[in-house]
Amino acid sequence: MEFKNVTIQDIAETANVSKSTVSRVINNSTPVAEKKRKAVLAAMDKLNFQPNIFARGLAGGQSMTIGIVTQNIGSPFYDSVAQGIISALRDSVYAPVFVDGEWKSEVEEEVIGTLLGRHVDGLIVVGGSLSEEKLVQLSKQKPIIVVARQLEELSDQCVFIDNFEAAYQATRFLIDAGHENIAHLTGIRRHQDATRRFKGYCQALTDANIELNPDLVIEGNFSGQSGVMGVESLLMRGHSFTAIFTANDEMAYGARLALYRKGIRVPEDISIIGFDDQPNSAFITPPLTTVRQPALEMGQAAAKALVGMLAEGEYEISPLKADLVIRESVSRRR
Amino acid sequence: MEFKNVTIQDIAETANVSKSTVSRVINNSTPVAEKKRKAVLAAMDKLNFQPNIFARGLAGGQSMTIGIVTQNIGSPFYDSVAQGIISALRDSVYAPVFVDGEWKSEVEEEVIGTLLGRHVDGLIVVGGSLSEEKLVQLSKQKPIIVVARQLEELSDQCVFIDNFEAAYQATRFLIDAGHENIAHLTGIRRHQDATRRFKGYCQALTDANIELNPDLVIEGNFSGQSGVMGVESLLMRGHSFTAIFTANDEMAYGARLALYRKGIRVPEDISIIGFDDQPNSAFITPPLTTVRQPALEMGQAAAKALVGMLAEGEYEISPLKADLVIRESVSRRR
DNA sequence: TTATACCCTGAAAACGGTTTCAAAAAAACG
DNA sequence: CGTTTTTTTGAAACCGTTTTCAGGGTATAA
Repeated sequence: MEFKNVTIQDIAETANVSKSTVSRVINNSTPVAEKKRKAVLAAMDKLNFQPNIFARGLAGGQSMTIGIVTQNIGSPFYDSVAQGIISALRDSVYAPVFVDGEWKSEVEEEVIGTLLGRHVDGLIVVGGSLSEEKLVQLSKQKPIIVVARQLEELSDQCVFIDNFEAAYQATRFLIDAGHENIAHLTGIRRHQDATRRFKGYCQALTDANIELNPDLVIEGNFSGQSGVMGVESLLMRGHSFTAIFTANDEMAYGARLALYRKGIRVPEDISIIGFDDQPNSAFITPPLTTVRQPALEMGQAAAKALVGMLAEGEYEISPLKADLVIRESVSRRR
Repeated sequence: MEFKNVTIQDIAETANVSKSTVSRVINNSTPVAEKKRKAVLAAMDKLNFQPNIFARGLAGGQSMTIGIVTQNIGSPFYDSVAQGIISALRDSVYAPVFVDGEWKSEVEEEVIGTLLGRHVDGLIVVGGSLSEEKLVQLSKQKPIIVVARQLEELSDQCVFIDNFEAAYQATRFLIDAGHENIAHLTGIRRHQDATRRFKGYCQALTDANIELNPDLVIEGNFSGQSGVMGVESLLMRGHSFTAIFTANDEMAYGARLALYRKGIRVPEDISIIGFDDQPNSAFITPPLTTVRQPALEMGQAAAKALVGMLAEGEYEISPLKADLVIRESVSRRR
């Protein structure tokens, strides 16, 4: 599966040129006479040359490695992003090193440190809670792409969808279906996504001349458990409502379960709409109406952008958007 | 966040010794006089020395990197394993490089090649379909741990749970609850796990003097969709059954959905038991009774074993076992 | 006291590339 | 055809470690 090491020197000898020339054709750094170039290429092919990554790195070249900072791997959304990154990187020359920031800025800073210590050529930061300031500073040191976060100063290096807009659409969908008393189970407050989704919800209500009822808004933490607790306290408070918009799908599952326990039917009695469209959402009962975030595509877009940055200095991030996927958890009211 | 590079030479000068001595204290390779040792340590601390990983690698040392071959990232089970690996590696000196084998042996071979090209110090292969033979051969080249697969010749380097036994227990649970006509939705045939689970199911039936009815066994592919299709064909075939054992949780979700669509109640009319206990399973309706695979722990065990192998040449894999988690999707019969 | 080990230590040689520098070759010019 | 300019090329230095090798000390033995 692997051979003894063929070095640049071996190539040089086989092709009857100097090491320097070989290096030049490999990197296309300096023009080389066509004849020699061919000879080198042939030799490389014949001996099955693979450059030693350490030597390259040492000599001030690239590490051919990119660092990925994820949070809380194990959450479906972030997993899909990771998968997108890995797949897009497979046919590049870069390999991904993963570290976990655990949604804690200190941890995040530390793991970024180890990445930097490994001389990664670039960074992809997925979510996280590191301050914008630090991220900006970091971006001056290394090429960086930020996924699932929207930074003022670095907006052209961010891959994200418009959470405000998406939440607005979701809420709007409920309103259009005749719902007026719409509860919202939020995500963790300090997550940017959560607050944006909350704002979208508020705005949709306002635009429809529905007054926001604070009692119908419950703070959760993106977990299934917080979904069941959210519904339980909603029910306890006694305000009537006919629909729930949750900040992610897992909370929607929890909400659905809590309702099930009380014998409340979905969607006949209460409608639910989630956010993310994780794979399971099509298979729960009833299949969940939700907002699809193109997680895989976001990962791919990020990876491609970074590779572009690294290779050419040019890159482009194709705009991605969330869209509503309508299944069976929302009923028309009246 | 990062400084100019402090080299071993700087340390040497500060501590008034030679580079060689510094290297020796770093690696503990040769005894060094206590006084000098202290001086070096102090200097390293003062200058905040971080060894250059490329130089180390080049000089024939370690790359301090371990390669992880996963399959089909995005499946909850494999994601959790990956998470376990990452977390266990965080407080080691190694960083993980991930590649995806896509459950195709050619792809797997290729990506292992790139890992080898990067001189990883060790390998963790999670699942996959590479032949046992190749894996064994690989294990002679590099330290390797295999997760979620059971290899004859390498059994002491494998982290896995007893799928046969676990499936036996699950089926047994159904039998004990009074079920006799028990259907099984299998996973992909060529996956070792799938066939072991199938065999466990068969054995439990046999031991209970229940004849295996081939019409109640349907081949699926681990996806939710195959779960719904499985139940649909089961229903079409017309043989009555009162319980279903699916090869994983996602198929259980699918099965449950198909039943829901037909107006068949779970668990009153038909019971379901899954396999994996992915996080969502506690929140579907009804909460799913299933076999819990300690995925996270498996990842951690693998990482720790590999680190042990690398560091000391010694390692130990603590035995992990699956266990039944009883929730609400199985009813007592009669 | 001198010879014999043994333990520490520094100098120097790898490791396999990239890059600088100056020389050689080729091309352009007068 | 000689001179100048430009393009190609090889030699050598360098990147930051580890490791080999041999020399210097010190302690032990004779």
